[in-house]
Amino acid sequence: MSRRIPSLKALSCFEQTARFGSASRAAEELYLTQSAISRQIQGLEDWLGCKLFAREKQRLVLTSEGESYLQAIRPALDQLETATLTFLSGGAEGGVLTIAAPPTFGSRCLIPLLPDFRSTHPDIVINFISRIGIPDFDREQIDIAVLFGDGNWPGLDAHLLHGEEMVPICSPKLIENLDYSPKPNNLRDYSLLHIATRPRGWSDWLTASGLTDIDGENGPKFEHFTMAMQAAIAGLGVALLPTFAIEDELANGRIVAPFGPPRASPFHYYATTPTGRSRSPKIRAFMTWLDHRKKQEA
Amino acid sequence: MSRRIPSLKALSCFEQTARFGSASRAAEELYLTQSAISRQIQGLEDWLGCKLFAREKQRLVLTSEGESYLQAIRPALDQLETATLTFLSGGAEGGVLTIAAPPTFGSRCLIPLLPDFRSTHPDIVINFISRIGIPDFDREQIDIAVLFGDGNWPGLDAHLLHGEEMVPICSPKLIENLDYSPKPNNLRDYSLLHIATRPRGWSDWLTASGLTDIDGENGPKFEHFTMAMQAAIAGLGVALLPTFAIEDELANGRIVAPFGPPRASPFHYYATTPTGRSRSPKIRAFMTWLDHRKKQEA
DNA sequence: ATAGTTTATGAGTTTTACGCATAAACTATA
DNA sequence: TATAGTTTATGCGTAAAACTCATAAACTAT
Repeated sequence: MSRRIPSLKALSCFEQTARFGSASRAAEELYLTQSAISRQIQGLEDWLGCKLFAREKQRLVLTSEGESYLQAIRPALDQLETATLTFLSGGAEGGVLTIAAPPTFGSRCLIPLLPDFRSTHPDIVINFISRIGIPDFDREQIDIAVLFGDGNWPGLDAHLLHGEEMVPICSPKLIENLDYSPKPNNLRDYSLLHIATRPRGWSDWLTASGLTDIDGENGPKFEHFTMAMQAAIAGLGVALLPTFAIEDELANGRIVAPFGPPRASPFHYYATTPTGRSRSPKIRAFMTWLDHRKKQEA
Repeated sequence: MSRRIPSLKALSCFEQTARFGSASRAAEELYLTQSAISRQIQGLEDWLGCKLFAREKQRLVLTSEGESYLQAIRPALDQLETATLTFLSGGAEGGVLTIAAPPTFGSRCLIPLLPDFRSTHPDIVINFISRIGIPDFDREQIDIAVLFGDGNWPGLDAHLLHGEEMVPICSPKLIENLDYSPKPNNLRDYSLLHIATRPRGWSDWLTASGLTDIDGENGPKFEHFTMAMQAAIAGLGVALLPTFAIEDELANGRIVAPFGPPRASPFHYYATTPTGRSRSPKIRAFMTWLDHRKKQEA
């Protein structure tokens, strides 16, 4: 009885296309042509009998089905890769560094840095997985977890990775007929889109803007940044998102940020590891490399 | 950054070859030729840079490395298949039946029956995973678990699946120079090989044989039936194994059962499901099909 | 209006997967 | 011991999947 699984070629193309919303960008990432990616996506859609992407103005927008399939297969792909990399490194696990990070932050801010780390430390194999919040480092065999907060987690060593600026965004369609320039106070007229992992996102932002009479608690809720952004693009309302999550969409005009400039969050993203494991050579290598990068940026 | 994972074609060939210890049998299973299997195994070994199988007298014997890699990738393959099958059935999960069973029993007694169930219920997609003992039905999303016992588990509905007969087996080499026919009492002269999941296996059998002065508690311990059998083949001692686990090896003479005929166990294998879920159409379909088969066998 | 970018697709090429045939080795049987 | 059957590995060729080049149509930015 053979297993009913699409080819890994197709799944890789699917994953990268979903990441970039673009077959051309996925092609660059995978060292293939756009044509190959396009065909693999189509082949996968045929095999599954479902549209994984909506074709919107030269973009490939993940459908809800596509999103759900991606979320379902990604942990399995992570595990397959981990198993294989561990095996390749002689099972010593010494050469494999497993990093867990929130998906959107990971894909937009951290993964692009990994090739540099890899070139500095070619002997260390990176395995990257998506996780939100503090993982079970031991059970999941995670070396480093990216956490969002103030940098103080009992038992964890934290190294500053990245800041965060939040900005309200919406579809251009929502403001195109206004005869005034939108201000934070106008947010009372819109449905505010919430992120499940940031329950206080809107209320904190409104409080900091002195708008305590606008309801920052209720409204449609979405699980990830990208979901809230898609809802905003669809005109469902205004989402409060970190700038790193929306650069491309802002740049191409699918969303606008008319209610004011980004506001820095008091919290940051940190690379963390259990205190007892900071001496591990591979973990130390990563943290040292990271601190060195932060120093150079300053 | 593309993932470093071998092709699923290769992994499937690896998995089935490990299951049967034979490229020819794997080929039958996967509707391919032996040649294709052989090449895929070699390709995978080249890719990984390690021998997954020892070539022993027209057999492909899993190496310890091969075993460890297989154990590492199997859950990921299971999950990939589950994710895909769930997706194919419209995410309703209504069409996917997840069955958990002990590995040796599953592969030798249950999986061969699944094509018949599938032909009877083509709308129900089977997902099969290896588990020993009572699983967490809810957390692991398991519909049916195969358990070994007396059929009485609180909160579970049990349907009789299969009996079990145990028989002491060893390598032909261990008895080839004897000038008498071995009897149960001669077991005192051999090292008894134990199964971790059957701690009372030997002592119960010896007691039932009236051999209470033979030590049935101590000896080398192995985790699975197949491991104990391999140790027996290697001449390490005598293992007490269920007949269904050793049919092929008995038939081809790699092991012999000289100490007496198989003795039926007071326990059986049952397909179980939480009582509250027995009404589920797919679970009921499976149990009905199973009961119907048992009736026909009687 | 123009240049650049993106997706889908026809047609052709390359790579991977696979099958047929066979030699060597092993196993079972008479 | 001879013979028939089975198994693995492998040469060689074929089929299928993956991929590329080129291009049309659509979109975006200037």
